[in-house]
Amino acid sequence: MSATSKPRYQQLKDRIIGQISDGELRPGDRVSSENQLAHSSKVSRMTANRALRELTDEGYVERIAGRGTFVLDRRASSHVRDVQNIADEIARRGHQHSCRVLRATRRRARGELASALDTPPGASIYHLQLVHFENSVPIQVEDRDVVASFAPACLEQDFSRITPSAYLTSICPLQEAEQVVRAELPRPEVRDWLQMKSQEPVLVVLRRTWARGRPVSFARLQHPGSRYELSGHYRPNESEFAQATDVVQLEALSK
Amino acid sequence: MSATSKPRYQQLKDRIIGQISDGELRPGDRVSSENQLAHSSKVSRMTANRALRELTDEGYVERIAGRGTFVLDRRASSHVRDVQNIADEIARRGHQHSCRVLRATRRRARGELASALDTPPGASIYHLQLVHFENSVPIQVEDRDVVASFAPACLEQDFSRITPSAYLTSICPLQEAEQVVRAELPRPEVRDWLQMKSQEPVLVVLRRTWARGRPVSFARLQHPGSRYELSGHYRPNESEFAQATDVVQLEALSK
DNA sequence: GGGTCTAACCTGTATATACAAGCCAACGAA
DNA sequence: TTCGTTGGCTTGTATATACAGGTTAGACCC
Repeated sequence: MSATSKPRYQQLKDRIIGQISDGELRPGDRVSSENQLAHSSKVSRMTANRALRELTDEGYVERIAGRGTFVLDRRASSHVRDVQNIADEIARRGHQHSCRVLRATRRRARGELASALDTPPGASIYHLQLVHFENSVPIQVEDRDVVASFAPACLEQDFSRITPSAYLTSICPLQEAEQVVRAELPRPEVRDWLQMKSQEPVLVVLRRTWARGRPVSFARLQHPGSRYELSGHYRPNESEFAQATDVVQLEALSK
Repeated sequence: MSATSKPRYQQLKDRIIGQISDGELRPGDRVSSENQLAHSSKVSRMTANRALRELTDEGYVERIAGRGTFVLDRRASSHVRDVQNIADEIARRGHQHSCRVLRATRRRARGELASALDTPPGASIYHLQLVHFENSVPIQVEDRDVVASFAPACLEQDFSRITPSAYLTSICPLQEAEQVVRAELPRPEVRDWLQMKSQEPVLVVLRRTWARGRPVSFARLQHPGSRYELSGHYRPNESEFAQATDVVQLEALSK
């Protein structure tokens, strides 16, 4: 409730983050100076300074004394929901997300899948297969099984508009996640979907998510090793989960 | 005094972090109030406020309006240490750890390494290269740079008995870790050391660790993709980070 | 033209001041 | 005793002001 409204520096931060997400401010763009923000937002320069300084700490912008404040291409902060939803990650980098649905079918749980999702053999499972694009470059093949009883309307969703993980969290907040990261060589069709050179490895994330105390989804996420990495920052108290980042810039820099 | 001394809020942060590291301030203890710090450190309250606020963001302390500032319990440091030390991981699996030292030399920081370790160019850096074995099977190539001023006796250690990360934590508990996970193809010599088939990818972990508020070590850890994976488990409250596991058992199960 | 200098920006830090709101112990009235 | 008030501490935010030091464009001089 906004009985007491948010602090002004936070409002300013939110506005700038919104502009970055909307594409109004693109990576490399210059953000208004402290004095301009102070004037246009009717706050003091110190308040604008705090907003921009915190955005710097959170990895949204870079500040260069004497020149100005510039939108960064990647974001260092992280939360589980960021990891969950690749569309959010991409938006936060100021890039364009798109998606192609390869498959959306129903099948019956059996064997390892049934035990992984803790369902009786023969239970209904929705199987989704999608390719996610960042600025039209393929960045992830998502292979996901969803417990049908948890998300009955799953197959009716338009997953080119809302990602599976966003849809799942819209049903019920995820309570737990379990994941394994591996390096593998991709199967040929995956390599083609991701437009990878031969012999280039994929970074695979196997992730099982829980809601209402039961496993609801098992995902196998494959990323091209040369264009994607997982980063994380850990502090003893508040340890944070890995976050995905593309590494295109790093490759460009290393040349 | 250095040419341009550190900002006062940073000096204050450093002093408090030091007191926490030394045990002078223990978890749960109350830190002096902003007004007390301002008076005792001869700074304004706003400067003390900034120092304490940043320490909050960095997870060192917790602040409660009306009550005060309290040192947080960094109990999860054991988690970071677990991830740090491959010998512990292997022991936990009931396996035998051994290690071969390939290189232990001194070199000078420059370029990216100097900035990653936040040292002036030309500062002394120890460079270690080791292969770790689990039950005589090579499982990790460790390539580590250590800030010499943090661990002066580094090169005298017998790293076949104590791993570099165990040695570093024995000097001072690690407070922070930052890591990136990638899938790559190994260089030929790494492939040989790890006894990998050709075309098999490596799972690479780049990890920078912090102690006493400064980066002290940068490690590049390479693991055979077919024998190693990173697993993690996340719960909303008590989030825990990745743990390494070998995947021999998993492979056996999948047959 | 080519080099230099300066003025006008920018960020970064530091301070004094102000007010709001949370917390708690001490005090006093019922 | 018990309840409520109050005063003094705390953090949290917001502002105006000041100065230091980086950057750049354009004026200026040779």
